[in-house]
Amino acid sequence: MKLPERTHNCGELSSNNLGLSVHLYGWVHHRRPHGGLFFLDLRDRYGTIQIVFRPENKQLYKQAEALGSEDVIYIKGTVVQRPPEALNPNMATGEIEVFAVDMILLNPSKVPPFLIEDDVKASEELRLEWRFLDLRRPEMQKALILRHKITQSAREFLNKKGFLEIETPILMKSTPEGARDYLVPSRKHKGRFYALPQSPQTYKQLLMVSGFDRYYQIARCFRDEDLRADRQPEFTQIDIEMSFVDPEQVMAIGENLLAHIFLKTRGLLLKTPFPKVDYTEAMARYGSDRPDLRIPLEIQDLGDILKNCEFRIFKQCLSDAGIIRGIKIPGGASLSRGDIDKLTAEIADFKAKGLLFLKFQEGELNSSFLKFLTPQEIQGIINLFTPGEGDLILIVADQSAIVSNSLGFLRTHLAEKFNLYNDQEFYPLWVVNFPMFELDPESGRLTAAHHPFTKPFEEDVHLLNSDPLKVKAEAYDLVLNGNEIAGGSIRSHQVEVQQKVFEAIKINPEEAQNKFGFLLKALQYGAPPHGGIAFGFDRLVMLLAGQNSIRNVIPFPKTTTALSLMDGAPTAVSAEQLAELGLKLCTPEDIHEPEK
RNA sequence: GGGGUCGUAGUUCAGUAUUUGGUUAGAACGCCGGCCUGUCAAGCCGGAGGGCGCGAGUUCGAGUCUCGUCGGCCCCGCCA
Repeated sequence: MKLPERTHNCGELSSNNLGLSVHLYGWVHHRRPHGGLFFLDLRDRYGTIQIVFRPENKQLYKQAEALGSEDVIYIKGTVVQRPPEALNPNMATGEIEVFAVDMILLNPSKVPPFLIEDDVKASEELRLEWRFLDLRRPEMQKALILRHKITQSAREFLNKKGFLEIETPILMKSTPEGARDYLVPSRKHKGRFYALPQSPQTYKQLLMVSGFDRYYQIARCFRDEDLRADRQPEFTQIDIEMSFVDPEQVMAIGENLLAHIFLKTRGLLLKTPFPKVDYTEAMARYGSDRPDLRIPLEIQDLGDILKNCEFRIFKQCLSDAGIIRGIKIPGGASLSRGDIDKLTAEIADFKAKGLLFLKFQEGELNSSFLKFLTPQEIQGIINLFTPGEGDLILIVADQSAIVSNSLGFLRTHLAEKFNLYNDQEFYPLWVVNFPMFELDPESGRLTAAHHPFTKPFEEDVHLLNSDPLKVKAEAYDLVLNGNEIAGGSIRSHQVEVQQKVFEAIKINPEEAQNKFGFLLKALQYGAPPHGGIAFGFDRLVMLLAGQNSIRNVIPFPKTTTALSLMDGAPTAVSAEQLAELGLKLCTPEDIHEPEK
């Protein structure tokens, strides 16, 4: 069948096109039969338009009445003005309709498992199983269109700044530092494996050594770790690397890129330069290395006020090198004892032993432990927090990390619960001066806080052996509304420094040579000073789309158990496939097919 | 690896808690049939459709109790 050429889409016709004969294609959205008149909303990715069938053309009318939801049809018709009483101001094409003169049913649809509508009632599970239908929903189409626009505006910005878009391998060498690798068996070299990149980190550094100076890539990355609302096993980064730069220059590119994207895709103006906050300060004031600055609450330190306090909990905490901090929750005094017990249970997740609270009600401070404090100490607390009527002060006394995590959680959790901020705003900031290393509390091992290629501050290099936890790194994170949306660093371009870092995290020279020999070699052949940044693209799209999960801006995402409900991946493979790869499963009884 | 929560018609949910387990499991939307010439979540009338994720167990009797298991979502760990 030869299809008549589509003259218009379903979203572009208006009263400027009255009288026009049009050829339309689309999906049957809603149907409203009236016995004499039949209305049909035709939908495509551009919009919806009302088609009218009149009973005079009996055959066409009968054909139209037989249509079902989501059938794909062709309509030939004339654009006509709607009667004044039948205008629909809620519809972009609501002033007109198309009077049908011909129709072809191109492909009927089975009754869909759920209705294609924005206010979707189907569960996410069902939506994922029927993703190709879910993606027909205007909301999902908008999200993917926005995603496209963000990609294009990023390319536009970076191209203009002289960056080259260069692809790097998807099949690469496994370097099991950091996240767990996805492995790909090699057929030609049985018993050996490629890995999918956790990020193109080493490749982009090598491109700098090759002299490409300014590189970017919209890069797919793979990490075999547990999933969350903002974490998928495969995700996309806008990956950037530059030569001959310091952190300031990379951050300038990063924030100008973000501002460009915001302006081009949402028409929003972000004020640059973004504020910079020290890692230590962010942890102290907001209890997080990715603070949500929409929330106007800050954590206060009580160490000074309580340094001589006789109250056992405080005294013990300080003598164990712990810290005491608190946060004021305006209006929080309405929380019941039970509510606060629940909060205490929640921060037990962070190993907090307890949660102390004071309520300011009827002009005075009430708390179970005030009797253990001196009048000066109580006055100190009042001066520090200046509580108003109905406010609540929450205090955690514990080891530093526990206090920060707990109060950071309470800050965001309660700000949301009490509606203490405008969630429509965007507050970007840089978190800088990260520590180079952190201690893994389980193994007691030192690991790179960012990654081992990050350059330590030159003045700290001498501490790499003696006191590595004091070493700061030339790393920076870009944080937006409590989400880490980009992170980067200046890299070690001198092989000696790089080797010292490997030593500090207990990768001996031989091991370093095995794993990263190619990079160490490259550093010795005229590697320019370089650094870069990578944006978590899915999170960025999520924020700009006003979504709360990256699954809603990824066309075919996995569930939190890393299953693809639509196609059932991962699945078992045949014995032949395994044999060809030289693989043998050792526990076949443990292998399950997903239930259908 | 751990914690929480959910799983009942095609879909979304009610029913599960000491009114302490009890005869044919309900509603709405969708679907099917009929009526209806201006609706746009069209309307009106009628109908079909599930045995309660799966598997054991307790009991005269289980959607309701117990154990296990699978799956969705949120969180901790993990994510250099």
